[in-house]
Amino acid sequence: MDATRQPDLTRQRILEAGFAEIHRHGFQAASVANILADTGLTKGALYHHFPSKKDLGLAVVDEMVGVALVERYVRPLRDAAHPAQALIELIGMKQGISEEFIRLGCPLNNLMQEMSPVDEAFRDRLNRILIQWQEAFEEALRRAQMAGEIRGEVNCHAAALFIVSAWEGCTGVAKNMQSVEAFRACMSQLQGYVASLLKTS
Amino acid sequence: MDATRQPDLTRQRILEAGFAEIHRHGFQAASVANILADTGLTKGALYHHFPSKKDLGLAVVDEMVGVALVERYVRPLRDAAHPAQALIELIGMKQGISEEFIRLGCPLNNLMQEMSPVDEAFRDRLNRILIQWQEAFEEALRRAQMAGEIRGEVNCHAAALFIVSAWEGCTGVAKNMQSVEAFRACMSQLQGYVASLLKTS
DNA sequence: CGAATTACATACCGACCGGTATGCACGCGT
DNA sequence: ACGCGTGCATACCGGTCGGTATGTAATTCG
Repeated sequence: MDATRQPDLTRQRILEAGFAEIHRHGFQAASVANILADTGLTKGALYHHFPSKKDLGLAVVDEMVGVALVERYVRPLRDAAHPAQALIELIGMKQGISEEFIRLGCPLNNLMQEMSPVDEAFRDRLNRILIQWQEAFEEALRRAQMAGEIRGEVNCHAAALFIVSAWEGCTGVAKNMQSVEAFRACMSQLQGYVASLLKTS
Repeated sequence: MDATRQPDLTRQRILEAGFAEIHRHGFQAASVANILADTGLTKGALYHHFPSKKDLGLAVVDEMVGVALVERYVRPLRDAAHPAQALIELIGMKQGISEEFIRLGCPLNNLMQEMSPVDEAFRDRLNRILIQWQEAFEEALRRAQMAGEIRGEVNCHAAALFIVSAWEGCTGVAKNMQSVEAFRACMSQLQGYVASLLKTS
């Protein structure tokens, strides 16, 4: 019952504490000592499961950030019967935009801004996640276009890229302003953009 | 002629080298030693002109980032005879988007994402610059609205906030993708958004 | 049941980091 | 011309960083 020796659970705890620390301070400023303090573990444990701080960071990107994005955005859109409506609702969703999340910003965006010019491995992994996100939007737009809901001349690829960019921009600006209200106003404008792609029936 | 003892020029050199170092590595990862190596100066010089690394960073924000933004965006829009057209042209400008700038990203955006949750003084200064930028857009939109070029029901404040956000989002995503082409495509979509605010005469 | 491997804990290391105390030469005011 | 403050250079400090070498239980496997 005392649950001694559960290596994969230990690894998961390190990943979660690592994600929180990186979310708070960024990767470079993230302290291995803080992560260990949060988990109650020691360096031996961490460097047994991960060869280096960088490898831990990359694992956090793949197994925490990437997985969360797929669950929250990619899958719901893929399973949506009415993709255009689902996309607009997703942009306007009010769940999961706590003050804390506004303060700390989008983990994906934070890491992209910090690590892209600094480390190619990070850039590559983050870019894969970003493209996954963009493709989820693009697919939704294309399906809506097929269904005749979106105007035929709309460039779904470019529009999806813009939605992702504007989304990250909104979270970034809201983070600086520390204002959930600004975030809502900004995302509302993004909703308007998507609506402008629809056919004016 | 050897120009010994020019304190304000020395200060300016420190500011410029500090800006470059911060632009490359972010503020927290910026190394004072690197700045000194770039300028050929020593710690005595830097800490004579600036009480701390943080004060240097804040000075860089105010005197480099802030000033550049006013010169490039605020002033041109204020002096424009046709603000709506000027805004659209500004978004589509092709000057000053070198590969290097795409790789390193927008200095304002970089610092906002990194420092906003970490340091209130940084957040405050950066926010002032951001609001200055937003207000320049808002003023241009409002003038265009007065002139009858933009539809009356457009919320110029929210639209300006969105343009700033989307702009930063585009630079951020382009930075991660390391693609000037993606940046152009993204900004082109932003142009489309602004155009959608115009009256369809 | 013994041996080998896994899963950690402990102690320690060199490399930077920002910051400071001190020294000194130039230039300006009087 | 002389003194004093400004404008730097040099040397040094404590602290934190990521990383490693070693030790030692617990688990697994033959």
